[in-house]
Amino acid sequence: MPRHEPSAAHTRTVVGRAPAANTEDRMGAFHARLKDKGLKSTGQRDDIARVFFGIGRHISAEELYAEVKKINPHVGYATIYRTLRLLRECDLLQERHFDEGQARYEATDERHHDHFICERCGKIIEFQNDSIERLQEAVARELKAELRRHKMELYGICGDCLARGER
Amino acid sequence: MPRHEPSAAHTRTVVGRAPAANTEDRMGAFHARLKDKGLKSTGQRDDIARVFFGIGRHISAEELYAEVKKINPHVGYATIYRTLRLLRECDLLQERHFDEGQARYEATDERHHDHFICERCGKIIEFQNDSIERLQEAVARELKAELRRHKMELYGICGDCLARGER
DNA sequence: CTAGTTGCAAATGTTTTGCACAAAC
DNA sequence: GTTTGTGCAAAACATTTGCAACTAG
Repeated sequence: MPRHEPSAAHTRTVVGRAPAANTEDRMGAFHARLKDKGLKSTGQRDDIARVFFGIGRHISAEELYAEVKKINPHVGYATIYRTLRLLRECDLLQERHFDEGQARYEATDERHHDHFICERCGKIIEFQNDSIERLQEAVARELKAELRRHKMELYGICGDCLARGER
Repeated sequence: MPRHEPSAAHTRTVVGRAPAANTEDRMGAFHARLKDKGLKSTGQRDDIARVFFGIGRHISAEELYAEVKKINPHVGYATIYRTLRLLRECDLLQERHFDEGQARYEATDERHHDHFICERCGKIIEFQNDSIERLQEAVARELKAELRRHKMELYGICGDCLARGER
């Protein structure tokens, strides 16, 4: 559930996440995109995609592999990676590289957002701040450059960890 | 040479780079930090650090290895990586992970800055925008979180490539 | 039937490490 | 003379790929 917080002049930060399209809607979109591309729907692809859409956010390939194994022990790592790439090519997922060795994946959201990553508990909080987005465009204009995309990640200690008082 | 560009209300973007501390100053700092830590100065460390400080910015380990080989063909890859880590531990370099497989390294600058990366020519432009920094702090406050560091990279087509008109 | 898909194992690319030898302090 | 550093080759790690067998359309 998104929630608005009052904030400093000209700033509005939205924290949280709109109710996501449900898993079956996304599965339908996946099947449609596959058909468009002349590719096949298979049991493995369905299992992987359904687990991915159902499980939520910021999952790693390793975690996804473990989850998929529970319902279909036969799938291999290669198929996980190939299906993740396919979902990306269908614009149904986004790949993120936070400060770890491995990539994390999230279902594409209608809304663009950036991330706050807690360095203590690892929690990833999504937020949206239009003022920052506008300033990024302004920077690009000053460079006479064309801005296509950006990456912004804030790292620190989340409110819960601070409240828990563990230093 | 830093240069100021006029910009939209409340925004000031600084592009470019202050005259860097010179190589010998940085070498002196390196030797001092090594002594503090009870570590040794060696020919290899000096060769690697001097090449790194002299060569400028955003170099990869591979490029640094090639450059160092020119003046000291005997050094190994492992020593490059070990010296890069050491320089990081001495706060004399920063490691960056842009959208490539390999890390890039830059000498620590007195000024914090972020990067614009041209997706066509690969050029990396540094900039500084205090308004964005303030808004990042504001986001953290709204999350009741403590902001420790951030990563912001803008990707697009740089002014030179646009002017060159290649689409 | 046939193009597309899978699992496995092997390859990849970057970075790290174990270890015997060498060099600083 | 210890302690720390080095080079090499091998390991680690996340991800990709070749290939023969398989399966959806």
